[in-house]
Amino acid sequence: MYNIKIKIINILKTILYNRYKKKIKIDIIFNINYNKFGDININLLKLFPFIKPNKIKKNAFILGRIIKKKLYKYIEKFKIINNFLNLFFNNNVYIRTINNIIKKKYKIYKLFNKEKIKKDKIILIEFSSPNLNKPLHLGHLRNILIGNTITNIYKVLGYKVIKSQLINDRGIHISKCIAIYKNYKKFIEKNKNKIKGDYLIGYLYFKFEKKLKNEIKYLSKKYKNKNYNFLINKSKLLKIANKILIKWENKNNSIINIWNIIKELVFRGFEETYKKLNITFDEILYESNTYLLGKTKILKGVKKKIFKYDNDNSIYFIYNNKKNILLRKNGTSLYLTQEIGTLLYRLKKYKRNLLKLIYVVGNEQINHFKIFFKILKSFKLNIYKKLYHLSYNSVNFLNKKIKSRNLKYKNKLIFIDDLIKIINKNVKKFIKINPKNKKIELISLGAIKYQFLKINPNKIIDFNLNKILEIKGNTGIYIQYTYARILSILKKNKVNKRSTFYKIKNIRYILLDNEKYLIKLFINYYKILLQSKNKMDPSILINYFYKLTKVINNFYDNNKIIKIKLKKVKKIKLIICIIILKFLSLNMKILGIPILNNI
RNA sequence: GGUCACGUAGCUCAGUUGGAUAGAGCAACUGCCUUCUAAGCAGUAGGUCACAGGUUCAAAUCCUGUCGUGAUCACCA
Repeated sequence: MYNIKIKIINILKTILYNRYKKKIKIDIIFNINYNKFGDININLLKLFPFIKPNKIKKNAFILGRIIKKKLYKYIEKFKIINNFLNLFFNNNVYIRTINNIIKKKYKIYKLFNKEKIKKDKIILIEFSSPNLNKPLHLGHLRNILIGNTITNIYKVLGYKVIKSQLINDRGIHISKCIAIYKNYKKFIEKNKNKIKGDYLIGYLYFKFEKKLKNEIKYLSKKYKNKNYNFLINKSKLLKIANKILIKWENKNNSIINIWNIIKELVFRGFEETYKKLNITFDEILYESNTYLLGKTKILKGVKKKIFKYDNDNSIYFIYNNKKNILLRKNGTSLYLTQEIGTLLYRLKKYKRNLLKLIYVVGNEQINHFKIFFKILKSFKLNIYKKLYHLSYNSVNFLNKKIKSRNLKYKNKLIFIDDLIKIINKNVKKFIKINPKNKKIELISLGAIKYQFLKINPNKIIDFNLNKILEIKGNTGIYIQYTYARILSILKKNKVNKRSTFYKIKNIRYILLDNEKYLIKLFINYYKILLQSKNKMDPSILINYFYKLTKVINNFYDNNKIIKIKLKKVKKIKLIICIIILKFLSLNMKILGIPILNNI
């Protein structure tokens, strides 16, 4: 079908040149909407900017006749509506498209012209990036789903992608947990097998913050001062945590031992959560392994006069006339140190093969990445041109942004594990199948993923449990249900798989409107994938997918295939069903929505 | 205050990169299961695209300003 578009463009070019002696950039639309405007729309005002408006229609009519005559195999008729020349495809065009898919043995991805990619080039995509001090929450969930979907889109388009998880396993937040560990040692050992490790450590962090809050209150009364920065400087608890951080950086044995215990507990917890979500990674990096690279680079930067020492011995970088601290006055590292170090590590590992490095990180870090890229530019590290910050907006819970530091254990729903549990429980109430059936988990997972992915990453998600539990309309279960319905057509009609591999020949069957529409949507799918990839926005894909699924259901309800007696007609419709299933399964794989053979 | 997002139907969101009559889902109402899965389909109703200017043959879309919401501006990550 796209070939026809190209043919039309060529015809238009020659006509414009021969008749009017003009060279104009030609822009025609492949109409994928279901309306009276046909299949190809040519904007006459853009095509004929040199012709007076009252004479455009006359010229367009001549044009239409030429195109129809030249492409009589493909074009059935043309109509001039408003300022558009609309062309309508012949029935044969659709049959040919179906035949083409049969020829490719229904391998949908073979329909696409894969982008030209050098074999050794890879795309590195970093997502999830959890901290050790908290279980994964709804913010992570959005991050993970966006990262995973973008990865899958790249893969379908033929790219080599490496999914990378960076774990922030060092820093003041861990030191806080270590600081309080001894007090809760018994509690932890007692509950090790009952409670997930990440929850246990999260609890430690929560306790520390609570103590700190009380201390600040006390200090505030003592010094009769409410300035937060002043009070924090006086805090004994924080002093302890800071000392631990220094000891950690100096590889103090007892501290490292506790750190190892904490790490192991949390990692096991994370693994469990990822398993529930059916998410895997190709590479796991630890900040503790890479931060030193950053530290030495920063010291080099001082020599090169990119960074400067402050009066108190801290090191800073100036961006937009503001100081950004890279190393604390006590010499310990910060977020940016780690970022630089991790990049250096990756450059060493992948050398020149990196085509792109995408950081999936929330939009509150926009400034952080701007500074980061600027620093790289100062070092004349051209890699910064290949780095992208895929930012997304927050997930709000009860109208408040979910911030790590504000997490409260009362709001159980904020963590991914709890969400999954609650959804599973509630889905059982809504759905008319045996509560012990394992399908419930797959339906819940699909529902959660769908609701998060369908919203444009730039928009805030107002988390609403009822919306995820929705079983009507634009939901994950609608997709799963549609798949099961179409599959059941094949079962009930006892499809002979071999027969569907033969081309459709000598048939007078005129495809129905919804069948034509479906095929057009299939053909346009590649364009949507590209768009979704380029904008790094899964919602583009999912919304298109929903549109497609609606047409499929329309097709289902208006074609009672089992009643059709003409074998040849039946065959075409069954072939369309197979194509539908291929498209649905490909798309569901990209989005990570589980496929169910029946619901 | 500076910077960056967002503002479209009662609610939640799309809108093919500036084109034709602004589309879906939920909620409301009306039909359709003795025919491949009714978790569905077909239909009705619901809009001053925050507001005001500007560019253009053409603006929800681009530019400027105003208002509203949120994020960020840390020796936190």
